[in-house]
Amino acid sequence: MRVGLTTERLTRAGAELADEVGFDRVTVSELARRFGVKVASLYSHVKNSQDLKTRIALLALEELADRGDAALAGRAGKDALAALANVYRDYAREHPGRYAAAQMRLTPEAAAASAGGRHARMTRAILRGYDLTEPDVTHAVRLLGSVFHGYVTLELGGGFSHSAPDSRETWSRILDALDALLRNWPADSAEPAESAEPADSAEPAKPVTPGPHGTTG
Amino acid sequence: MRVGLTTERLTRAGAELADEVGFDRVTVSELARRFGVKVASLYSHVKNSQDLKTRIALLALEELADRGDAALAGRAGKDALAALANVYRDYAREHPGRYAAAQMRLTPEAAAASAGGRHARMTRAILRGYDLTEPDVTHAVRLLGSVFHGYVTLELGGGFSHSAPDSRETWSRILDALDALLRNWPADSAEPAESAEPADSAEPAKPVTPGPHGTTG
DNA sequence: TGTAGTTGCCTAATAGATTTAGGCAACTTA
DNA sequence: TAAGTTGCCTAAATCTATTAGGCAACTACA
Repeated sequence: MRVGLTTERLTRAGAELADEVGFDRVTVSELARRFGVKVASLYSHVKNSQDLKTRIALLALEELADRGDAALAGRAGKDALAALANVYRDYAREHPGRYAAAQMRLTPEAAAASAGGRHARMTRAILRGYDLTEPDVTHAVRLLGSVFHGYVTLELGGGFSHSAPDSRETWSRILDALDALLRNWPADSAEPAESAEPADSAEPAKPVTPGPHGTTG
Repeated sequence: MRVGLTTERLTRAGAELADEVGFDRVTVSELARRFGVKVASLYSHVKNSQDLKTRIALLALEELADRGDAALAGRAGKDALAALANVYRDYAREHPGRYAAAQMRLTPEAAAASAGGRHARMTRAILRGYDLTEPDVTHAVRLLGSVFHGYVTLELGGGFSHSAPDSRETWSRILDALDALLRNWPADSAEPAESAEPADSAEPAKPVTPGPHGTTG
């Protein structure tokens, strides 16, 4: 019997599976079970387990970027900041498995083909509403990425639950704080130093985590 | 031949293995291979694979808390902030596998027995150098945890490498920014709202991620 | 409509990881 | 030195990942 497997359908089902049982428990075997086919059948559609997971990650990054674009449309300043921040938070809460997938390390090629760049561009767009110039814009992009990713991860991990004040209250206050900080970004206080970090040599091409916050554009 | 396995030695070797190949690739089999014994022999010392990983996580959390305590001794204000922040960043760079382990979800019992509480207390100690009162202290604890965890994770994932400005320059500017923000923490702008988040019922006891930033104390 | 070619899911098989049960030899203690 | 305990072993079951090769069900075209 033919159930009509395609790479597309496997990826979507894999994403749903991730949301249900956790991204790390997404397995080719379980997916086959869900489709009522034998495990080997999936290998005509995905190269291997890694390939499947990569596809789920790319799907999640696209979905997230689409939501971000929609949320940013017509907004600026703190409004835009909060809108994008909430996209990440809401997506992670609705789709924890997909969100985890989006944090996966990808090969540089896969990362380049991903929506990672869109995410960096969205954050930069927000910062146009604030009075920053390079390199402070990049510093701020990295700060926002860190806060969004860090907060969402910790909240999802259950670290903020069952204790006052409410997690969503904190989230709102953090957005206030970030807005205030960006409107009043402190000037560089350091005296110029001669930089000398050893440039890492050309090694076997390490995997990277492109997004949503892993690239600064 | 007896090689002298103990739970202690397995945990330490597991931590080293994690730093070498990544926490997710820590396996009972590989550990047995390294000790030159058969796999089944390890099961007298650790309950199972999960147990081994939990022990590695607890070890990492303790080590991290010890470093934090040492770094905070005799420091206050921004000095203390930077010192603790650098503990996390440096530890993650020196021991990526252990740091990943420290983010593992634990059962509520394991989390309670972990050094998670020490981490929360350290961050609160830093905030005594700033003029905050509850609930703003807790909001700030969560913000700091998010930034530390988020930045370190993204940096470790390779997201900030190979692009100007230098990642460590950004780190320094972020610490400046956090210090400025804490010295000038914005007041609550929201009008009082009637809260109504559905209290989650008593379910099978979900795992949590206690630390280093998952608990606000 | 019959037939050729392609595609999709199958069986079969190998290899590694996890985990349990039960055995024997090497340590410890008296 | 005998008795008891402990530590590592063999053996076996189960699960996941992956490859090779087969046959039946689709598609397309005469």
